[in-house]
Amino acid sequence: MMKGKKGEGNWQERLLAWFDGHKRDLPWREDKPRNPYHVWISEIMLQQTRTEAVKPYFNSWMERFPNISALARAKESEVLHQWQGLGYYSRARNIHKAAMEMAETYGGRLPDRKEDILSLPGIGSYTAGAILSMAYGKREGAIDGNVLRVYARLYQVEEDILKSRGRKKIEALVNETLPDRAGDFNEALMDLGADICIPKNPRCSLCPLAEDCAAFRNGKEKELPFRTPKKPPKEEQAACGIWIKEGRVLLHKRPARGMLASMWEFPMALGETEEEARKGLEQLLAGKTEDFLWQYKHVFTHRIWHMKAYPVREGAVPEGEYRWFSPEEYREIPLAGPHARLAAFVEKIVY
DNA sequence: AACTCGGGGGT
DNA sequence: ACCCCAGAGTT
Repeated sequence: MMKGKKGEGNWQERLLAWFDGHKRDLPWREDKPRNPYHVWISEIMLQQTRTEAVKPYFNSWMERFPNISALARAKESEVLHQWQGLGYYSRARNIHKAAMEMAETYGGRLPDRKEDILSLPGIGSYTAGAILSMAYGKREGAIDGNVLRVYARLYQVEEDILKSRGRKKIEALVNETLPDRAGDFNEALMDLGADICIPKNPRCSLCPLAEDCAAFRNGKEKELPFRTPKKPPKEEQAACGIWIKEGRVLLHKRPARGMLASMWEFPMALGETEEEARKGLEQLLAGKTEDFLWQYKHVFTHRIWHMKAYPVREGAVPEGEYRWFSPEEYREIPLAGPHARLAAFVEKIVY
């Protein structure tokens, strides 16, 4: 094991000492001992999502669904509505499924056995480790993006940390170095990754582990961790129909699988070109459209929608999940990403 | 092993 | 304009 030149003990002890004085004050860290339900919900919300974005969602979530049984009793549409705007909506659907499973199988509680936790929908190796170590005090690692970055620098791991070779190397290092206070240790690595060992210009002058860091010693802290660049997003044209009848707009519920699953949208057709998309929309509604009134470029991580919204003149409601909504009604349902913006626009010009 | 799945803030 | 974040599930 690598030892630092100054300070007592190993780097794990130095990290924990730093954490005791610098830990972030976060809503889900308030209860002592930690509430497993709070740990679970916060960990799901934090998947691929920054803490600042999670805070308001976590607080309003706990007001709306204060415990597992309240969540298990809710309808999926209510859960999705509460999640609206956070992204990765399968997380919300999986939370709901898991809560119902806990109500049925585990007496309304979050289980504390690793196999049981891992079997729940939406909980993978990271989240299971986080729950076991933080909520139940077990000696388990929790390897997320922060931990990968910190270890890649500390031990100068040159492999792509998102591929299995690099991951396995770091998993082995975490298992070798994990101390008894695993819950605090895991959170300490995340706080270090969030405040000090940040992706771009790491603040090594403030880092309690600078003396222990191989990348810092070799001047490679800015080059690590290595990751292969992602491919550019696919661009699509999207034609949306604004069809209003007796003060209500026609909306469509997206399928239960795939992107923005089970959320509502304006009738929409995708295409390579603007004309193709618009033609698809007219075909879908068996009607005619007027010049577009609204446009918006919505950027997803792996997809870009160039959206235009056209007023619809007569037509036929397609088969499937279509319904008319007044503004009061569609404020209560989960709207699919950019369609919430379109809904706000429609409300402004029409009502 | 590669792909899918959102949205937002930092630089 | 990128980058990438307290990742998991599917193919």
